[in-house]
Amino acid sequence: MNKNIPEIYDLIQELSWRFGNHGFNGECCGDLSLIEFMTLKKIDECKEITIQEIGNAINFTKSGASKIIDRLESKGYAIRADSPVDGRLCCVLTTEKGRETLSGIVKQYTLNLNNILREIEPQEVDQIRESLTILVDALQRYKEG
Amino acid sequence: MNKNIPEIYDLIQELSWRFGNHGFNGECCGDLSLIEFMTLKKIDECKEITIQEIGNAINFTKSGASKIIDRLESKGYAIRADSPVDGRLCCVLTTEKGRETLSGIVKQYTLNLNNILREIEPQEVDQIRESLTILVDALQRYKEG
DNA sequence: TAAAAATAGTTGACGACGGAAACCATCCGC
DNA sequence: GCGGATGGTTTCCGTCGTCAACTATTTTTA
Repeated sequence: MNKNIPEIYDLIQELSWRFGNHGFNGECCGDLSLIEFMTLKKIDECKEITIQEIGNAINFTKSGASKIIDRLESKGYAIRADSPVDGRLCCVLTTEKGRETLSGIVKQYTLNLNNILREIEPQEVDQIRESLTILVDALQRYKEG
Repeated sequence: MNKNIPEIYDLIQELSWRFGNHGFNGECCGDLSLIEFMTLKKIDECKEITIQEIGNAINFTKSGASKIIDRLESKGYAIRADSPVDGRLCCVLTTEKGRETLSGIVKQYTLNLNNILREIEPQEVDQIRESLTILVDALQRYKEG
C-alpha cells in the first residue's frame, strides 16, 4: 500500500465532513437539504429522469425518492410528467425556478470557496483542481467496475 | 476569481457526496452512522471532552450531542465520567472497544481507498496528498478567522 | 388473446433522529 | 449563603427514510 493512503483518507474525510450536511455551520443550500440539492442537481443534469433512477443515483429506495420529489415539487423546483412511452414511468424535470435556485446555490458556494482559497497561489490552485479530478475520476472508475 | 474555482467546487461536492452518509452504497461505518463515527473520532482525538464541546465540534445542540453519546455509550464505544474539577461537567472518553472499532473502520476505509487509487501513479498520489493538505489547511484557517 | 407476472410509483404506519424548551444539579459573584 | 449562570438531561415534537401493501400499467406466457 502506498504510504500516503492513510493520510489521504483522513484528509478526504475531513473535507467531506466540512462540505457535508453539518459543515458550513449547518447552513447548507438555502431552503434545500443537502439531499434535496443533490437530487435537484441530478435531475437537472439528466434533463429527464425517473423516480427509480433518482433512487439509484442517491442510494435511496424508490419510496424515499418519491418523497424527495414531493418536497421539490411543493417548493416549485421540479415537476413530474407522464412518460410518453410507458404509462408506469414518471419523468421528473427541473422548473425554471429550480434551475435558478440551483445556480444561486452554486454561485454562493463558489464565492465561499473563492474566499477560502484566496491566499493560495494560482499554480497551487491549479494543482488542487488536477488532483481532485484524478481522485474523482478514480472513484468513478471504481464505482463502474 | 480564479478560473478553477467553480470546477474545484464541483469536484469537492462530488467527493464529499461519495464519502458522505449516502455514498459507498449506504455502507458507512459498521454499526455507526457517519455522525456517530465522526463524534467517536473526535472524542478519541481529544482523549477527554465535554458534551458541550462535542456539540460545538459537530454543529449540534448540546441536546443532540447528549443523545449521540447515549448511543455510543449503549454500544459500548464511549463512557461518561464525572469531571474531577467541576461537578456539572461530563467528561466523555472512548473505551477500548471504541478504539478498536474506530481503527477497524479506518482500516477498512483505507483499504477501499487503496483499491480506488490502485492505478494512480505514485507521484500523482503524492500530489493528491499535497493538494488535499493545502485545501484542508485553508479551510481550517478560514474557519478560525 | 386472456391471464399471470413483472415493473413503476404512491401511500400509510413506523422507527430513528435532532431541536426547543423545561428542568435539575452544580458553580460562581456578591 | 443567595441569586444568577452554566452544563447536562429529559420530554415533546416535527422531519425524514424505509417497509410493505396497494394501484396502475406493461410484458410474458400459455
